[in-house]
Amino acid sequence: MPLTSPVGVPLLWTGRSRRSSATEHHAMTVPPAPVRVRLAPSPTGFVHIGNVLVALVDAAIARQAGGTLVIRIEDTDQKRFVDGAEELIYESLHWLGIEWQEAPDRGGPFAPYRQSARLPLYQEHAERLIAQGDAYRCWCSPDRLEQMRFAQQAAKLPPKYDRRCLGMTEAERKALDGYTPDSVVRLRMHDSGSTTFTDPIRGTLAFENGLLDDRVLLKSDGFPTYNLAVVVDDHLMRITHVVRGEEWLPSTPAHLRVYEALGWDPPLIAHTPLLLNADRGKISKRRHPWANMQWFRDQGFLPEAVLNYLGNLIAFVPDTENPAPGVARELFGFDEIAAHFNLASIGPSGKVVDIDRLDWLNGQYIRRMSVEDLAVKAAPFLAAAGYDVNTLPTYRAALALEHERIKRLSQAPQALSFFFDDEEYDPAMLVPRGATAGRALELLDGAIAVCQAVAESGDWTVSTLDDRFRAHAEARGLTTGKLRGQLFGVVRVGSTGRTATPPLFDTLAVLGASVVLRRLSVARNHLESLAAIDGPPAEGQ
RNA sequence: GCCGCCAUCGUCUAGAGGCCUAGGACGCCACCCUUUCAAGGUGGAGAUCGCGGGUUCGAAUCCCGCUGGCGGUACCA
Repeated sequence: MPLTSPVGVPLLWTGRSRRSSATEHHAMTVPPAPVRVRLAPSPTGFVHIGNVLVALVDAAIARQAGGTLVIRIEDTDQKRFVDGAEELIYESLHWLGIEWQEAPDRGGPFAPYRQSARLPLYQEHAERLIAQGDAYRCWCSPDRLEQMRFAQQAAKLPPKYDRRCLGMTEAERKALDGYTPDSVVRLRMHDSGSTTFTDPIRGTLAFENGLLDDRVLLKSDGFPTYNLAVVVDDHLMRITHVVRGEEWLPSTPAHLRVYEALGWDPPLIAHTPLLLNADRGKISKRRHPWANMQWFRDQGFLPEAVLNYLGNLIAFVPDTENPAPGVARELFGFDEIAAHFNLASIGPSGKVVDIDRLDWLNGQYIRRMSVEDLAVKAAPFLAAAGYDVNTLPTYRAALALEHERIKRLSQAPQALSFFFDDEEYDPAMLVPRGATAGRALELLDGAIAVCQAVAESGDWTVSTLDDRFRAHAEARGLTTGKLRGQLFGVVRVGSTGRTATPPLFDTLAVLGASVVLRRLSVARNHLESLAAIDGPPAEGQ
């Protein structure tokens, strides 16, 4: 029999938890409710990569339990609202391949799914809490609150509202200083005892009630704070599993207080680990562009790689090919994540984002792609860099040569640029290490002769170029790898402008005879100039 | 300051009292392949399991304390 919570919610943490305190059994009192999870993003401008991790956990829970994923837009802060942010959220999830069932853009049985469209609901519940004595109005000015906190910190006291307004009418409060006519509604926390709850990722957590702040539930503009809206909506939308970042942990006792005051059973609440910078701080948009999920797209990371990377943080997939203990499968997709995912198995510690590892994963996925697919995906990156792939008939052939040499799509322009244009380069690169310009010129002249012969033969192919060049090298006594390397090096730089390229004959074949001969001729001019400076070629090279 | 969370190679991770001389992956180094760069293959360095006490025949694993890191501390989410 699976473990269930008091409300009959399947817990998705079978057997033991890594936290011993989380192993307590709950009696099954009610039939299991259908699993419903929600994504609660704020439309504040960009999609944070940490929210993507939460989204993946949500999606995995929904998939594993055959449940429903709901998107609810948390737009209760008018000041931070950014137009178009909601569309960006949908678009980002779509890019990642995460699917949802209920949302503002498609409706559902618990609509509306935008909190700004649910204001009366929150006001209603706030009134009820006030009537019950579980909440109260507060007319303290921001100034007064700030001074209060300052004094509390100086006195080494816990920072919390001092309840000056508790039990007062507006008229009574108005007579005192620090008054403002714009009132808020505060939640009344318990004076003593403690609040404990079990987070499936972290085990049982405890907070002392006397230290908890009377948080604002309803702002003076009539909008709810997250602390009210999240509870009302999660309950009304029948959410069974709440997953959110660890930064919410200190808010959870307040939420539980609202559930209690309203007489509702709380859902299972899990706090995922934070994504960290290399310096182990919380990831910041300012210093680390990858805080914004859009960065990954702009850099040419594939959605499969991003999903796989995050999946590595929340699921361990055993390697079926090598079933030895501790050996993991590193490459997997959403299906494997959903199959092996377990809330209790997510490590609770913060995760440093390792872009090197993502690069490796992305390279793996790029190499597994067809050239055709890669051609389509790389084209926008080339276009952004000013290269029109339609002007290069050999685009696909060139890309095939760079296929296993790029880790991000954004590297395609740099990798392919010399196929598009004759590029400037330092002529000194034409001279092999340990040789003179005169010697390089000699090697290049031989190479040009070979190329011309091949071009005239009408068979400008990899195998012919290979045969002729090897025969030529043999004839010139270039029998060692190093000596052949000098010859090939001159041709490589002369025809591409770089020292590192795909295999030389493949590259020459794709470039075509006329381009190669033109560039080698330019290279010849460079070497003549250099040789003139150096003086006559040295003997016996 | 107050509250809370966290702690196994640089990073991600396996580990659930003996299978651990701590396994895998990225990164790093070397070699092989090789005309360069990659890719691929093989091997290597890298963790006294944060520290200190306990419990136990036996502790990375259980308990206590400490330290460090991080998060929260808003009429933001």
